[in-house]
This record gives sequence, structure tokens and C-alpha cells, in this order.
Amino acid sequence: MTEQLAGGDLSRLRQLNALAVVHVLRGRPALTLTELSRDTGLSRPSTEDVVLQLQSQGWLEEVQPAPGVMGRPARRYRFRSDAGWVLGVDIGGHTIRVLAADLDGEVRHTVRTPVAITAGRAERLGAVDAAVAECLAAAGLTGADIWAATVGTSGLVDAAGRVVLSVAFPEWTGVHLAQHVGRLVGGTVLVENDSRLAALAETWRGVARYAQHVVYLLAGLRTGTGLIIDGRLHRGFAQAAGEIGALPELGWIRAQEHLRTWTGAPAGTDPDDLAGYVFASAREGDRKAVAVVRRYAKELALGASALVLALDPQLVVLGGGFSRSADVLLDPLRREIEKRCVRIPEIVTSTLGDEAVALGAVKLSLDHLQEHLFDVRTGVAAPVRPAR
Amino acid sequence: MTEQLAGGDLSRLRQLNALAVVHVLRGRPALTLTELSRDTGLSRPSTEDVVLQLQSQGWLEEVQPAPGVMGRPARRYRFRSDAGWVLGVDIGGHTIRVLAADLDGEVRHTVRTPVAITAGRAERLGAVDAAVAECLAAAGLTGADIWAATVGTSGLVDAAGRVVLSVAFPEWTGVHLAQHVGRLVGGTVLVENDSRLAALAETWRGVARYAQHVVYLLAGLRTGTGLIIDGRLHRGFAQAAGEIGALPELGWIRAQEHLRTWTGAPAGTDPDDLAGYVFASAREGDRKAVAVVRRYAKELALGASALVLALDPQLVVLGGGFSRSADVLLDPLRREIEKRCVRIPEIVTSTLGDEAVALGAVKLSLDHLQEHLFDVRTGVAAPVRPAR
DNA sequence: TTACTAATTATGGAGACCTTCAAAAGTAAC
DNA sequence: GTTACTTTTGAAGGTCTCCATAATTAGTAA
Repeated sequence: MTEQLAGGDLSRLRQLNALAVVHVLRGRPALTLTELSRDTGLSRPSTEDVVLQLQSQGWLEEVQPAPGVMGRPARRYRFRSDAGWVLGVDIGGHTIRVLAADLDGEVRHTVRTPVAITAGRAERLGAVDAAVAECLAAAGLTGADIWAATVGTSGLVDAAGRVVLSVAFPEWTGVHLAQHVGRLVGGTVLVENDSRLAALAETWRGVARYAQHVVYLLAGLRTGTGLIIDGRLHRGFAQAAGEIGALPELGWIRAQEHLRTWTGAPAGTDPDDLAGYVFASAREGDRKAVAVVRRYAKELALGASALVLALDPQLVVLGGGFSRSADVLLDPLRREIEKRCVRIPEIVTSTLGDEAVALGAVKLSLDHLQEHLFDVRTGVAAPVRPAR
Repeated sequence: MTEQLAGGDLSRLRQLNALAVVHVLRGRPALTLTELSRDTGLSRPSTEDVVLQLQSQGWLEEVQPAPGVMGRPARRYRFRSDAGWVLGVDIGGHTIRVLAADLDGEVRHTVRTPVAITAGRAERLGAVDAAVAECLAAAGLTGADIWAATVGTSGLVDAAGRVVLSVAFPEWTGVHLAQHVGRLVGGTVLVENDSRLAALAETWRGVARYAQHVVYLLAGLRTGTGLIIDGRLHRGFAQAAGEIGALPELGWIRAQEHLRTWTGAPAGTDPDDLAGYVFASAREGDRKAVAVVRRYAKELALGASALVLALDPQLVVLGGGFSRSADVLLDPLRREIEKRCVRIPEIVTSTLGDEAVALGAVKLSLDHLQEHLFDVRTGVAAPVRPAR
């Protein structure tokens, strides 16, 4: 609990101050030494010393001084956010998505590759390979430039990066994604459940930005959850947290069934596409459709209420494919949750759309680097890809 | 997420090293400078410097050198764990319990005062006052010596230390415990739900010592929970976490009803005492009693399963009054949980008995001090009671 | 009494920080 | 074009904290 940081000699102090400078400068435009000095609390001369050291290491870069200011023009330094790169990969049912981002988390290149929902393991992995290669090429990078990558997939994932169980794609069970993607890129490869990554993305760039405790609901053809507790992704002891839908009494397994019973769609419609027709009819006021949506919302709310009662989050975020129909789904969902819970959290709709998972994958990669590159214990090392 | 610790000047380094020395020394017998130097990683001369400073501040004390060793006898220093004190108060239905512990968490004095279950607000608070006074007197302390105190109570507690809702004792609702106990002792007064404190105690001195994620079940006349996530007590956004029993579909409200239907007890038995008879009969193999216990276990398991599925803890701890009857309760509980959950955690019985809540209260007080007295950001201040 | 052992004390040196002040490099006004 | 003003840069001197090393001290063991 007390992650003690060992004391040390003077170099440790320099380490900490270098860390402070990097922290102030990351994700911001170039700053002058005076500004850095003010923001870090260090004296001007010390700031200069630290900055020069970081520059010689390759973390900082001098940029053109700002013109047209009073006084002697100040040198300005920026964080070299392009010193390293991270990848976020989303392996979805219909789409493979790869994002390349710099160390500031700025997404620089995006690749979307369609893949048949019926594609087998080999075909899908092949599409991943192609998409990663395409993204690297577009960014002018090689796999060696990637310092960390995260792969998002449906199903249960173990700590080693293997898919332990995939209900949606039976053939997917057992695939060792960390190893597979590890062939393509350098650095650590993390593998994580897609709902969790989407939740993470919401706390980073989405509607949950300032919440410490969040319950994320992935509502779509599959139903899943992601839990943010104390600002951190909660995985559980064996990465099995959030599986509330498995409780027979709550029946998330049944939830979709309600939508599939809908008969108002054109004959021959793929059962997977039915949901869209139900929501559309409900939107137009069709009584039966509204009732179907209400039943679905109730089932969803049961599991959600269990999570809300258990965790008392500040926020519940509705994401996934169905969140596009939040206009007809959110109200019944909210009512059902209000019936059951002691304290009612805010309930909002995701705005990240279908890029949430890949974005969360980028964030997880960045968090991993943060821990290993800019940690108080280790300080800042030279800007090279950390050992795997 | 990145709790950045600002860099700083050389005094900051000394601060960190002083912290390291204190950390090594706390909760251990007196050490020599050489041993301290080895464990902190500092050089001998520096260690001496730091130790001398801490001694002059009052945190460290020299003790008699160990006799009968080769070479020049080394000075030995111990952490002055009696420089400050904390209190743990458990306001139960039948008993008020007050524990006085030193800064190492060593419980030095215990006071137990019986109180009528029917006692009203004033009478109960009076008993608390008396018990606290008695405990202070026994320890030779005054309220001013107490650096932090925690009060455990049933019911929902707000962040200010007020009981927002007490189902078991309606008259208890609204009582401002932090204020009330604050009259008696110095330092911060924290108020927390009793189930949560019991959970905390289990991770400190109980069966959950090395678990990061724990679901604690308080099974007794009331049913409650305490959640430990990432090694920390989880309260939720509005201190309402763990209220899974409120979900109508899981029905913890009904759970006790099963036990109350029991007719095998002597006529005129207080309904609250029925449970003991049921468990006893079940222990002797009475079929009907076994069935009643099984029904109770099933209801309990429903909520427990929801928590386990949501959080995937390493451990489920069964505590509370009924945990004394774990021999007949644990097996059916485990079976019901196994039916419902994806990954089955260890399920064990608490060993702390009815001191768990007070012990957890001590621990919470200590954690509070730890944050304010020995934090990496603040360093170690002089050993005086921190401002409220 | 003498040898051995391990802690203490003293010394010198290096690294990182701070404050202060003079010099430099621009803009703005005349 | 010169002068005044503003702000940054660069250099000097000082303090603090740490480290390594060597000389001294206070015990035990033979």
C-alpha cells in the first residue's frame, strides 16, 4: 500500500527534477526556460541545467523563438513526442482498426480494414497483420519504432495476452494475440478486453473525463462492461471482473432475445441487423417497438443496477453500437436503474463512437509507458524503446 | 493518475531519506546505524545524519546497545511508536468497543462496554463517551494525545461523518458522530460503515492479508459488505458502494426471513436469537434446519455472486456473527457461489471475531496518519498531532 | 596484556541546488 | 540612427547533502 520510493543521492534529485520538467512539458506547446522554471518550481539556472541534460538525451528539442516579444528572445523547448510511438489495435467483428499515436497520445495515423464477420482465425489474424503494416507504412515507421502496443478483442483475456474464452467467435479461443502482434512490433504488447478499453477511452477523451469511478456499458450485439475504479481500470484477480452478465438471475444473455423477436423488419433481414429496425420503429412511436426496447432496457438495467449498487460510480456511460439509439434507449434505462438503486449516478451516452476501443488501446499503451519510462522510481531514461 | 511529486531542492532529498529511514524502522525492533544503512541504501555517514535529525525532532529514540557482541557496541535506535496514538471505536448494537493503539498499530488498551440493544440515541452516545474516557484513562492519555480516531457504525455514513441512514436503529439516523467524538479527542475523526472497517481489518491482521481484491460479507442479524479493491477500501462516489443487498432481484432483505421461520426453538425466544438455534440444529443434522440454512445461504450467495462477478476478487471473507457457524454455513454458500460465477475465488471464514470492526477503525486511523504524516509529498514533520 | 572486531568520528570531494549580478539581444520610442 | 526599456542569458559564489576513505575508539576473546 505504501509504495515506498527509496531515497538516494543527488542524482536521484536530478532524476526527480527531470521528471518534473518532462511532466510540465508533455502535451503542451514549447515553453521557455522562465516558464518551465515557474511551473516546476525550480530556479532558472537549475531548470536550464535539467533542460540541457534532457536535450542531450534526446527528450527535448529547441524550437524557433517566438518573434515580436519584448526583451531578449527566449529559447523555447518542446517535448519530443515523436521520439517514440504506440499502437492501438481493435480487432472487431466487422472491422480491424489500427491507430498510431505519438507519446503525447496524439493519433497521427488511422487504418480501418473491413473483415468478414464469418472470417476464421487465420483470415482475421492476416487482416490484423495487413492493417498494422499499412499503418506503420503510412506513418513512415517500422515495427522497431513502436514502444508499446495494445490489442483489444472481445472475450476473456489472460495476463499473458491469450484469449481464454471467446463466445462471439469460438474459433478465436486460445489465440495468443500478444505473441502474434509481438512479431510485428517492438516493445511490450498488451491484450485487453474491448469493453474495458472503451471504458478507459471514455475517461481519457470521452464523457467520463473527470470521474474517478465509472461503470461503462457496452450495449450492442454483445453486452459487456468496463469498470473504472479510483481512476484506474479494474481487471480483477484473474482478469474476470465485470462479468455481471453471467449471473443467471440478471440474464444479460436473454437481453438481446427481446430485440430478435421483432417482426417489423423486412423478411430475410439478418437477425444481427434487426436491432436497428426496432430502434427506428420505436423512434417513430410504434407501440410494440417501444415495448420491446423497454424490455431490453430492463434486462440491461438489471445488471447495470447490480454494478451501480456494488460500486456507487459517479457516472454510468452507455456505449457500444446501440448507443447510437440512445434517444430511445437512455430514458427507459435510466428509469429502470432509478427503480433499483440507492444513489442514482449520472447516466450519459458515449460520444467516442466506434473508435472508443482503439483509442482505449492507445491509452493503455501510453499508461504502460508512463509506468516504465516516467515513473518516480525509475526517473527518465534515455529515449529508446524499453526492453520487452 | 500520475500523482506527480514535484521535484525540489536538497532539503527535499533529505525529506525523502528521512522518510526511508522511518519506513524501514517502523514496526520493527531497534536497529543499529549499520543495519539502517543497509536497509535504506544510504551510506553510513548519511544515515547517521538523518537519524540524528529524526532523533532531535523526536521521532527516534536511542536504546541500550545490545550486549555481548564482537567489536564496538553499536548505538541502536527505535521508532517512537508511542509519540502519538489512535483510537478505534466500534458502536455496535449490544457493545461499545474502544481500542487505543500506538503508531505501529499495536493495540495497547481495550475497553468493552455493554449497551442495551434498545438504547436510544442519547444513551448510546453517553456509553460511547464513557468508554472513550475509560480507555484514555487506562492508557494514561488525554484526548489531546489522540492524533486520529475512527468510529465504526452500521448504516450509511456521509463524507462529513454523519449517519445518513440507519435501518437497524432508526433513531441513529442523522447523528453527527464525527462532531460528537471530536469533542472528546484531538486530531481528525473519521466515521465509517462497520462492514467496511471489518473488511479493512481482514486485509490488515486477518485472513485477507495478502489479497489485493477482497469481498467481505458481514453475515449476521444485519447483512452488509465491505469491498477492498487494489488493496484499498472502496467507498464509491457518495460512500454508497457495496449496497448490493438493496437490489430487489437479489433480496438480501429476505435472507434473514428464512431463519426467522424456524419453529424448533423454545417458545418465547427472541426472534434475534433464533439464528443460533437453527445453526445448532443444522449442526446436529436436523433435516429441516439444514434446509433453512441452505435457503439462507442461497440468498446470501446471490448478492455475493453479483459482487464476485463484478469484481473478480481473489478472496471472499465470511464475517459477522453468523461466521461462528461457518461449519454449517460455508459449504452451502460455496456451492451456491460456484453455481453462478465464472471464476471461483477462495472463500474463507474470518478469524478476527467481534473485534474486527474496532480493529479496522484503528487501521483506518493509521492509514489517515500515514497519508498526512509520512507521505512522499510532505515528508516527515515533527511528531505532533496534525491539525484537524 | 595483546589481538581482533566492528562502530564511530573526521576529512576531503563531488553533485545539485540557490541567489545575485553583469552582459546580451531583442523591441519601442524619439 | 540613437537611446531607453525589457527580458533572457551567462557567470560567480555559496550552501546543502551525499559519498568514499581513513583514523580512532570501545568493546570481546585469547
